[in-house]
Amino acid sequence: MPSAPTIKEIARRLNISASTVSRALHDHPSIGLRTKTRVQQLAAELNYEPNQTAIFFQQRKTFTIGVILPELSEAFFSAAISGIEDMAGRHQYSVLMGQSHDEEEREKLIVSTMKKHRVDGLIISIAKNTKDYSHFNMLRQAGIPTVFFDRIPNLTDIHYVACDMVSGTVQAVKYLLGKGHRVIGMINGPDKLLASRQREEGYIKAMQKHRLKYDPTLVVSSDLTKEGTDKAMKKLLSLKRKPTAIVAFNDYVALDAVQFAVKNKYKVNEDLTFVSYANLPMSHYTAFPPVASVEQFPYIQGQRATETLLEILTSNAPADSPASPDHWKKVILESQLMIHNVE
Amino acid sequence: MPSAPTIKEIARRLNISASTVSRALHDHPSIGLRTKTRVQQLAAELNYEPNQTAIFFQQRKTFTIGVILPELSEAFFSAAISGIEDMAGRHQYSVLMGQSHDEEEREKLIVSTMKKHRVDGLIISIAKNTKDYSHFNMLRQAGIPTVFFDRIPNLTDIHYVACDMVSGTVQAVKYLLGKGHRVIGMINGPDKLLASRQREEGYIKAMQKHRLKYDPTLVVSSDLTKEGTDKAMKKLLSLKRKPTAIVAFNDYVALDAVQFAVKNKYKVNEDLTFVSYANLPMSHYTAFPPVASVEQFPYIQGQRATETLLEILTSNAPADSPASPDHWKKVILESQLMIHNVE
DNA sequence: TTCGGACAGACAAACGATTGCGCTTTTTGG
DNA sequence: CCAAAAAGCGCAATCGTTTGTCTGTCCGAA
Repeated sequence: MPSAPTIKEIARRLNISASTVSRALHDHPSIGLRTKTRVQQLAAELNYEPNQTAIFFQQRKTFTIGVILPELSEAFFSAAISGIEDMAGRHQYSVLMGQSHDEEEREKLIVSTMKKHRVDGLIISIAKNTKDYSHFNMLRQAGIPTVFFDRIPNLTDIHYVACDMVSGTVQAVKYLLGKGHRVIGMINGPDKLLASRQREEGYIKAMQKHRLKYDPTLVVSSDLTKEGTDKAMKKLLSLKRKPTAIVAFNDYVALDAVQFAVKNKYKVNEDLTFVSYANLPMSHYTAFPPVASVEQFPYIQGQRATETLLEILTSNAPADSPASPDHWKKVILESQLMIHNVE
Repeated sequence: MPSAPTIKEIARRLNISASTVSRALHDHPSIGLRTKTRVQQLAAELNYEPNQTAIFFQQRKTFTIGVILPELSEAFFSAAISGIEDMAGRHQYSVLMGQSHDEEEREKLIVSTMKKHRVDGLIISIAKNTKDYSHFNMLRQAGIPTVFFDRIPNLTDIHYVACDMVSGTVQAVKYLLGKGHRVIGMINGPDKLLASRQREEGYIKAMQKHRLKYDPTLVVSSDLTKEGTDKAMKKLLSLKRKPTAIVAFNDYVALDAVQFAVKNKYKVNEDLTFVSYANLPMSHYTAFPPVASVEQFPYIQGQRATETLLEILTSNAPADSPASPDHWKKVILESQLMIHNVE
């Protein structure tokens, strides 16, 4: 019933003007100490809280950042948003979030909702099959700064945070070479994915550094379904030079690949060793965990993306001033091989 | 530069009043067809979008629901928020989210932020150690409807959605009995947790239905750490009547328990069978997965919680009218045993 | 011809807070 | 003691939209 007390209410009770109350609450120098304390006391008594929606409206700022992710129930993204929220909260920003479920249409819808909500900025990891970038252009026109992360669109003039898979892959292959493996297979993802190209690049790099020649038949690709992975495994295991170790595109692929190997009577991690890329926090609890995996630090990526966005927001740049050469912030983290201490 | 076009701008260009434009855009009957189309056309041309912050302010409604969860990177909660966001989106509501990290202080802070943001309603799963409920009372005073889920405070006059563990536990124990087990152990959680009491209740119920006597020494409790679980296992395995099957409090506990069993040369799922409660989506990929687990449907819980909240919001009840007996909505889902087809 | 109503649209207040400017009162310095 | 500066506060506009009420016009019927 006693609907939230407003600044006017306080003004009325104290027989002063609303502007005075506002300034008093903000400790404005032009307000006398007497009235200042009177106001602040009454405000405390009434449990006054400024109506943020009014302020948002007036200030054209919502202290809210939007986050658009493909799928929250994927461990990678839930870790990422966890990092985003932590960092945002630390700077008194709130997080409005939406999941695209990897559908372009939903992604566009969410972008539009976020725009309507007047979020101050956006952090986006794009849907798998998003080909049309018109909604991102709308954002630019609307002057809403956007930072992409992990899954970034194929554009140059954008801010983004990503994790470079090359370094981690190099480490992974080196590790296997160090363990004596000479024939190392790789189950890669679809060629068009940047992530796939980086993995292959890392593979080749590591081989070259060890003065070993790169055998392309050892790198096969899976469409990431179980069937695709099975096919890939068949290919690898029917080679004359059969691999003694395999680098899998991710934990899901590794899981399927291991299963295939087991079915075909391979002794996993004895005659066939697996290394993977971390998606599942618990993958080292599995029956035959990869001996090592490349970590992509989703939580940290989320944090860095948020930091980047906040920098842009507080540098109150006039939205479109791509004049400066370092205008487009590109943060690249190095992936890192984590060796599991198998007991 | 051409900052977002407003209703005023349209009015100016068409030499009509802002109110007319507003009504025209809302297809109000008292506006002539001529002007209506003129307005709508110009609006489309200018790419006009209503300023939601202004509307939120004016309508005292934000079409935003707040979600407070302990930890987004826990699979259970990320599945839940996924359900929440899907259902909210379906009704044009946005989701503002925050994680308490199981800390009472952060929880209170987030509640206050959400209140400031004037969310229309809240969905909360409380932090583990929240003992003081004053922040929830503030919400009630502020007239913000709140639906609790899964982790609910010990209060009667609240809305909540939860999953009853009794039924699932009964099914689990029955299943084991059906498989011929007669001595069934249980590693339960801390006694004070409702979740623990429900599990014990289910255990007893199932025993009684099978006219078997309930042996309290077979139900031990763990503090959910690895050490606690090890201790619990020791207790169980040193009984004269040694259990041939164990119901573990959750997948994490099961993981630790299995590890303990393996170290002590038990043949898991042969001389010692495990059943658990689902937390980890991938737990059936583990080395010795539980033969069955009790599912708590986090995604559905999230959905139902959102539905419940939306009902309250649209029934535009005067916030505090606990007059009606069914005012406090209590939705209880049944947990369900999922039997893993071990190949 | 005149009156009652429909119909189309304009006016203005309101939502709650911020802020530039101007007005009074006090204080200060010469 | 007086002018000028400083201090303390009020006025009013503003942000963009909605909505109750009022005005004006035109038509048909009495």
